[in-house]
Amino acid sequence: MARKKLHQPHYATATDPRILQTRQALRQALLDLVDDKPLDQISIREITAAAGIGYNTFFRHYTDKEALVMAVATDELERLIELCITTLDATDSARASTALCDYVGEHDVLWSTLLTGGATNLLREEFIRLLRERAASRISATSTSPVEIGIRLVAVGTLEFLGWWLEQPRRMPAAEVAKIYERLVVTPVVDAYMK
Amino acid sequence: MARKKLHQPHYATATDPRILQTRQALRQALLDLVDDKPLDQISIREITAAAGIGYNTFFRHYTDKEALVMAVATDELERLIELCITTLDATDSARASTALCDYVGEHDVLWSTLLTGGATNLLREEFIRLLRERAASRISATSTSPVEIGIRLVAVGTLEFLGWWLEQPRRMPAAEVAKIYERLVVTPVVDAYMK
DNA sequence: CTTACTATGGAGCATAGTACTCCATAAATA
DNA sequence: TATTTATGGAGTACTATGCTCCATAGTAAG
Repeated sequence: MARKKLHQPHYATATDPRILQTRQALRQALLDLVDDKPLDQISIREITAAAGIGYNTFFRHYTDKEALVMAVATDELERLIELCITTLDATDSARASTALCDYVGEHDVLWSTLLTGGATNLLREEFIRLLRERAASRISATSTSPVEIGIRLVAVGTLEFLGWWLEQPRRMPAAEVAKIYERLVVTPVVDAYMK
Repeated sequence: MARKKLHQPHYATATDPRILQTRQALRQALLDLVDDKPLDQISIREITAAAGIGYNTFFRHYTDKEALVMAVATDELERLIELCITTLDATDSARASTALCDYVGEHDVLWSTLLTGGATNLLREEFIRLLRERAASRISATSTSPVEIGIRLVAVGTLEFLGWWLEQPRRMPAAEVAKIYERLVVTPVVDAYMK
């Protein structure tokens, strides 16, 4: 059984350059390591070693490995969510979804590791949370289907779709794959809630 | 880093009653324990203790905890897949999807633990694998969208949908929730591949 | 510049989980 | 009955986590 989490990270909000540098080093070290092996095979000691930072110091910033992953993922997800929202309520949905695929395709190394690095479930939860925050008010509550399930299906559908696309040996062009995304993931939910 | 897996489980196929009994005890113990806490907080020692079985014996049957979870999940998923397939190619899709929700609703304790017990990702992979095996041949390869993404979206959509439904405090009736399932998960893929 | 503050580094320790071995014993099959 | 074999139990090695103590070095305020 995993040991209990008893402590809280210090320095919740800080401007000390040492703090900022330490956190940046930890985040970068995680991104570097996750290129080589799945997340569950990366120990905190490894991360701190790669970052050139003391083992204890890790816990002064993050409660555990998951917290660090979430911090990294949240930053990256923010941009994805923006594009996702745009796609959901754009008049020109085709163009918006192409823009989304373009963005992910241009940051493919990062997103491949995020989507296939074993952090899938953390990413899923965070994606749902962020999408709920930003999209809930835009979705018609008068629909027969509850809002929550629409949000969730868009979130997991988007992640599954992007993960599938990025792991293709020969990737379809963004404009082409965006059509599939739109048809299978976006349109069903848009039709159900926004009409 | 988690230690390497160097060994293979013995007794791959066996009819010895001792083997069958040991495996059944391990599976039941896992199902019992997963009622109380998430999977990642359950150790192998705990499982073997609950099953009344020696710690070593575990490794004679399964390589690790994941292998046991997969063995249990596969058994349960078999039934779900059958209903899922039926829904996908039934003429009366509404009735078939209601039957699927009925089944899950009647085994809600089991499925709630499977869908929210932290085994989500393992379940997802196994669901996709089984659905691919059984559904691939039925899906039209002439479609513009690759078959694989359709299978994946149905799989993760179904799991997400069922997980959402089962964790509602006051659950909608199966017949009612099946309509939402059909509209948001099944129909989009069926329309894209089977028409 | 000096002083207080505080983030970091490093060593070390307790707990816990995994992977594995050896051997005696009990159960199954022939 | 004799042989095969699955199991139980004790024990070892290794690894990861959570945490403490204390000296040091970087930061910011006077």
